[in-house]
Amino acid sequence: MGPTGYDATEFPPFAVTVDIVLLAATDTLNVMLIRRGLEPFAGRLALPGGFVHADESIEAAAHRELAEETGLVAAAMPGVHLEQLATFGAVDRDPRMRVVSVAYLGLSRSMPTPTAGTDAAAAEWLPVEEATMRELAFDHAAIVETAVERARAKLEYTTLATTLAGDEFSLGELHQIYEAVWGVKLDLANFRRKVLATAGFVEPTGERRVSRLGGAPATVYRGGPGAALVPPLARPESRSPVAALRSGRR
Amino acid sequence: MGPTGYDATEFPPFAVTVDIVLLAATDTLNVMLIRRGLEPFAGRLALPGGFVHADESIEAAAHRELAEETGLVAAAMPGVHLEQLATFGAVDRDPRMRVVSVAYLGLSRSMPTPTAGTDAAAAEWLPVEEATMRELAFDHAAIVETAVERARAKLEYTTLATTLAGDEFSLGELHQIYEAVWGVKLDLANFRRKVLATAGFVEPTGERRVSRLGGAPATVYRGGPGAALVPPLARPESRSPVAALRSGRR
DNA sequence: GTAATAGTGTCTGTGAGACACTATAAA
DNA sequence: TTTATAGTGTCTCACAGACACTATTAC
Repeated sequence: MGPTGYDATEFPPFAVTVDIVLLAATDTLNVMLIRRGLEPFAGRLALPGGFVHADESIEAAAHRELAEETGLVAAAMPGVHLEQLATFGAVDRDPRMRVVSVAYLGLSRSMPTPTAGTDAAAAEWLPVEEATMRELAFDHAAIVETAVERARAKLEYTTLATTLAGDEFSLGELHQIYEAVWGVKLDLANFRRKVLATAGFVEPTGERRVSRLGGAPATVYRGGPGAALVPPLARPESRSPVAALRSGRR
Repeated sequence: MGPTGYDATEFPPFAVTVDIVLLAATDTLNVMLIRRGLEPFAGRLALPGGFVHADESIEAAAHRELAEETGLVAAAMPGVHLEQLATFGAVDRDPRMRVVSVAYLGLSRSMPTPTAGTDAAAAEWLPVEEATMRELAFDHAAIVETAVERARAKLEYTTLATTLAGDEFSLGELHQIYEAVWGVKLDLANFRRKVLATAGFVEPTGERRVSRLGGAPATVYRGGPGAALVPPLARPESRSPVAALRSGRR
């Protein structure tokens, strides 16, 4: 706001919306999209979202939209995360009127079935590689790309993956989340060592659990008290190309 | 926006503003603040900012406000950087009306004198440590903290510092920017090695330059083609406390 | 001379990646 | 048995931090 105050009657009115990029880390990384019924961009895929109400914060609007479309309650459910991504405010991004959209990044371990009613029938899950190749409505393609990069980066330097993993998880499950979100294969042995060596990342519950398709019983962990990963868990692509060349494959 | 369109006449009107957190990396990290003349928060320090016009993008509004207050043109001048930070939209963040503010992070190598006119007379530069201890207007204290953390993080994994350093710079100057923004001392020898070993970070112009207070002539560099620092240049604080304990001081 | 900056050399410890290996369970 | 998962051991290379050292300039 201006430093000296202003005439409250003299400001251009804006519509403020939230758009939700809900990503699900199953085997691969998927994004929830909705097929538009009306112009503009009728028939195109778009992000779910809606207006911010006059009496709710932007944050609250994002949580409400997420719950309305999917039933997910980011604040209360394990395995769900919601955070602000960025704000998109080009003059002509919506041909009908001046709309400023605050995009949110949602992350979920599973792909919840879109809630019945509203536009849920037109909702679908798409792998992010496919989604970014489609022509999405408005500037939603750019928003999805921003969201995917943010999600991948956050797994490097925060404990976000333990939030996704839920209340209790094995290191194998945590490993699987990293592989899904990053879209790469990670050596499980090195992954384990790194995770266990990072203070505050995970802590054992003391229990063990058998898996569904054979294999030794896994130690069960829960998320640790830390929020930041120090040092970060780097993506393989993040390594210097020079260093990668020098060390080579063996 | 909503997936199925909406009645353009039925939406709650918002005022949309931009707030600029302009940080200057001189010897230390400073932030530009303006003393408010009017209620609310009269007499308090606040961030410079203003309304987004009906016919300009949010991005354009941020650039305009920055230029109006300081004369800095982020797009055209070396040594200046401007990027979106986050959007603040609590219901009661402005007691007068519903205002959504998109905060921008500005970074400058110097502390430009605030432009004459408007509220420039009330503008002042403060070290960020001092600023975060003062009680700022609105939610501006939180915005400043977010901005400082973003700036520090960005120096780790992007070549932003070369943008701040300007068209031509010595490694000593680049080193000084890192020390100012991070607020730590860095071993110059290790810093040089790391910078020169990172592909795309800096490239020599072929010239040398003498410094003002003695010392050998320095090789002149310009910013390289890279945008991301791979691997990142980590802050000393980012090191694992465990590792730091183990290695210790010698 | 001193002070200040530029730049090189070298040692050490940590940790990431590669990969071989054992153990335990289901089918 | 095979297959899948859990978990350990170990080697190597890269790199960050510590710090000693030389070189070149202004004063």
